[in-house]
Amino acid sequence: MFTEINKKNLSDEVASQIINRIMSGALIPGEKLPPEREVSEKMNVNRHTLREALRKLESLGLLSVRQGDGIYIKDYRDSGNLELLKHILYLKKDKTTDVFKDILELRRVISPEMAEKAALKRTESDIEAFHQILGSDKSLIEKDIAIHQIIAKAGNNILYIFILNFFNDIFKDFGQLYFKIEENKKVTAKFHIEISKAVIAGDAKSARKIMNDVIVYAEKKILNYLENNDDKI
Amino acid sequence: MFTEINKKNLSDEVASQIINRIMSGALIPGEKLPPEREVSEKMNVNRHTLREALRKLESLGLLSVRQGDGIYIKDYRDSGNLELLKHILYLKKDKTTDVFKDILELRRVISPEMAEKAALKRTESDIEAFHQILGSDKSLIEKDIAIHQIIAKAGNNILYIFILNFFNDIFKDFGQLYFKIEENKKVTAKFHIEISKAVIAGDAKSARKIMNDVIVYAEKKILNYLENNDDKI
DNA sequence: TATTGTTATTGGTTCAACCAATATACCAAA
DNA sequence: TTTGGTATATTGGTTGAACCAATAACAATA
Repeated sequence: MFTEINKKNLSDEVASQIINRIMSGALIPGEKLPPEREVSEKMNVNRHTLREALRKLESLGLLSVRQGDGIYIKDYRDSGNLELLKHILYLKKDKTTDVFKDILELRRVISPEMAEKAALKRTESDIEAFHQILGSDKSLIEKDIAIHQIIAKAGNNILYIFILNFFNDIFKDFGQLYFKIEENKKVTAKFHIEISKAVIAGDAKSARKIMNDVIVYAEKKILNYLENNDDKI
Repeated sequence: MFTEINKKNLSDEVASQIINRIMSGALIPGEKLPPEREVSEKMNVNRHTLREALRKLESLGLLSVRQGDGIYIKDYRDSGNLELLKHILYLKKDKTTDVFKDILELRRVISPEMAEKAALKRTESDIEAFHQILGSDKSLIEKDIAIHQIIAKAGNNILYIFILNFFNDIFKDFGQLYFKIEENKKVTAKFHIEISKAVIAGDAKSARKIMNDVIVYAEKKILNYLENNDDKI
């Protein structure tokens, strides 16, 4: 099928280039960058364009900018955030498998917790949301995202929602592959029914187990794919 | 004592103002903002200044900007990230307690996991790092941050490191208060010794329990402070 | 030596102009 | 009527130059 073309601003390209320099170690933490005027000239972009890139890098925790002083590289291990990880995934293809493993591991820790909390805290509107999505004619992948979102929301912890956004962002390209496999589709459809039932019933222990099982299942499939680097998930 | 002055760029102030409008519901997801030229004129700042603010808001997942089209408010529940939470904490004082509770809850889930993993994966250089920081003459609060960082690093999952950065960022102002109390200092000093020993020994079960205990202890103290809103932690 | 004032450097902001992508309205061909 | 093209207006993207404001570096002074 057709896949969206990824257009980029000049400032995003500038940002990517600098991220690469930092992640590859060409720019060392503590190091001072040349003045904006000089950097922009060397990169052959306008100073404003560079500045927009710098703002982005600042919010990724990669550098700090001080008026009258200069631009300093920060140690991303001290100040980096999850957003940065997305960029690492896109820019450093060789790290993809390692980072994916880390993300899957975190997901295995958090998702069951989310499900348990959802069963304990769900409200009438959450239950209504489950019924609505299960009865809808949306695609399996859309349903899957929706179900997880309802669970995160029902858990009533805003961090769960944001972390789920992160997972969704990371795995959105993967979903296509994963849901091509018939077995995975069956497992997922069954999961939707069971987790909904458990959360609606307020059965926290079951909700945790059901979530854990499906996460472990998917993790195994994804890891298998990553290690063999073929089209099977 | 004197407390650091929080200087802000104009563009950061512009960003804050827009974040407030979005979080307060004055700007609805899907809504289209007026053209940059118009917004900048109304806010009485230059278009470039506004644009730098927009870049920041974009990376927070609050809006999307499309050349030739316009600026659209996104639903932060679908696209917000943890960075956004920091801004919410600073800008929406009334939500502080709620968000703190959520953060503490997540920390209670993740930190013991980090400690367990650290005990399983620690290397010689991690052990060396423990000895070095324990033998140093740094302040208790500095040691505490360092110990947690060593544990996150030893766990060998880059997400642990970034999530710890997030926690540190959130609690950095709180540390001052927490470490004023004599009992908390004693508990923390004991924790440093015990967790180091467990991780170094590779005793994953103990490491998890030790971390869990201290996290639960601190959480109780902090919640107590938040609910009574006095200076005791 | 320590303090203070001066100057240079550097990021922050503004202004004005033009480029490029998108939407819109309209038209022509099938 | 529908489809595809074309012209135009709208809107974000980029550039250049100038000036403001904070900081650092240095010189002058006590």
